[in-house]
Amino acid sequence: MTAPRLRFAPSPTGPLHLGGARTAMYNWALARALGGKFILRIEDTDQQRSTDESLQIILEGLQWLGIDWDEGPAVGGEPRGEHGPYFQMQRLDLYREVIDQLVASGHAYLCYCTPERLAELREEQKARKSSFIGYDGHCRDLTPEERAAREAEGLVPNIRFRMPEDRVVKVHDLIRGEVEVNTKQLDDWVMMRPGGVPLYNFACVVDDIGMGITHVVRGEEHFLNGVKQQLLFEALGKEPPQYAHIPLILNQKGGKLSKRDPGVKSVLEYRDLGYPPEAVFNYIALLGWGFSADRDVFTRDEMVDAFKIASVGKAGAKFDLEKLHWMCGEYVRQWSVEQCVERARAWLEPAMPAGTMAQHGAWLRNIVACYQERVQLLSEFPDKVGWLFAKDVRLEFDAGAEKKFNKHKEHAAEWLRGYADVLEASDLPPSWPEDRSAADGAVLLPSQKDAPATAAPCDDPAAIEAKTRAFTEERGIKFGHFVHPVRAALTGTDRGPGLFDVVFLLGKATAVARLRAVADSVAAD
RNA sequence: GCCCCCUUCGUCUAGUGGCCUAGGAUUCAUGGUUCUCAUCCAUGCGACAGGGGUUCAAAUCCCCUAGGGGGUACCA
Repeated sequence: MTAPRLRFAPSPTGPLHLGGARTAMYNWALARALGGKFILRIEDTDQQRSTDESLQIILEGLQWLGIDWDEGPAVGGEPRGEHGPYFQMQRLDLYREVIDQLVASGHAYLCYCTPERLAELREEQKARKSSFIGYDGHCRDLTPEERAAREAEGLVPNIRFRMPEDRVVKVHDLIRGEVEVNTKQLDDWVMMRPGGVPLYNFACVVDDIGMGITHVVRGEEHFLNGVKQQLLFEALGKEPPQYAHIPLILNQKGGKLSKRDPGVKSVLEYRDLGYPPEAVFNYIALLGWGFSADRDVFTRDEMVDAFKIASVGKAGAKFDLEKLHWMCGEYVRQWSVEQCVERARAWLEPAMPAGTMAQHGAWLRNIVACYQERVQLLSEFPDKVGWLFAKDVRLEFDAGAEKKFNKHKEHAAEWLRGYADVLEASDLPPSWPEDRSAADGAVLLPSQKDAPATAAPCDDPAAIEAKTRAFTEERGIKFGHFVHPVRAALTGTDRGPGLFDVVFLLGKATAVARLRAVADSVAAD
């Protein structure tokens, strides 16, 4: 048995979208599952639309998702693999060779029809509601004299495949099963443009042969191309690869996924929006395939172990942004705090004064730890931690904070002032930007109730809580009421980490100042 | 127009004739934990597109209808 070889063959005419990424992934996963090779081939024969920029974006997108290739274009170093070149525009000689052979054998012929005639033909067919729309074989049986006459006119021919007429082709598709297609549906398709540049179906076959491709997984829009290609393999006396045509990803309305659909972006945009790549990978794997009856979250290795192309569904799947977001949260929570800090670094850095990350590593670790289970996208970090770095002493309240604060407004000034005094008398950590590494090094947040007492050089959250509760009891304040205006004053919002973690992270000077500032502003009303 | 494919909770899916009063995940709702939010836990709402067959028995097999998707390029 020949070694399994699969390929993803994008054309660099635009960014890598989710559908393409999923196709690449299924090829990749099947190659890995079969112990074969995964090849990346660039189909750049559409010179009008192919750009190097698109190529780079596709390469980057695949790498971001962790879809690596054994053979294909270079990333940094040398091109990989011995079946190259992996760019079709660098393989023109190979196509020429095969086309000459096919013309000689009669499987292909020269066609001198102009684009204008073809357009008219199509119009005419549509107008009379013809059941067949396509090339009419006008140049199929030109005599040498007729050909010479057209050459003399200066017409440059393209080359068409001579389709067998009225033949039922049996196709075995790994996903669809056995399908019969009558060649009446297909016309004599163009293999090569007048300039010698091949078209998709032709180049694809030549390369699949040249690269020893054994399985082809691609979108179902290629199903009929598979039939054309199968016939070409036959004409060439070669065994075609096994085909698997996967259904398309649909938008919320059930239509074809397009760039204009909300929430649908190119792979790199998801990266730039802060989606963890593992989550995107995991989520799109699920669009048309199930890992198991009771689990949706799995690693790449687990996918490779479980992946069977035959178990990919035949129906198109709708893209559901909400589930993707849930999946993102799953991954963020799965990380260790240290991993989370690493992932969040690029997002946090620009949101903080220069040097903060380097000089306050322990503090930052604690900040990230407090938000790890409250975040789905990495991009949420900067906003969430903004209150810690705010320059204003009197923070602006958001709607939730405003509402909860107003509930206790009559007592607020008194409570806040009293609490500020308590905190001032306590042994809290210093406030950023002072060095608070000793405190943060000793106390790991988020603090938990049953965590052992720390050997902190200052009050830890548990100690702060004890003092706070003592204060509210002494004053006869309901603890549940007290908490809200305090949180508002300290963070400007009504949500976030536990209040004593908040106080700990803020440190003495800032916490006290914020409490008094709000107390003053209420008193001034 | 013609050809091909598809159709289980809103969404992703499990299910290949009896294990299905259809399972899981997500979303939503409710409750619990709690200083808020989030997490976590529990509970609930929620589907076999419709109609005919075949069979002792059908989500599972067949047919029709409807709806959806794809193709029908000198794009890939």
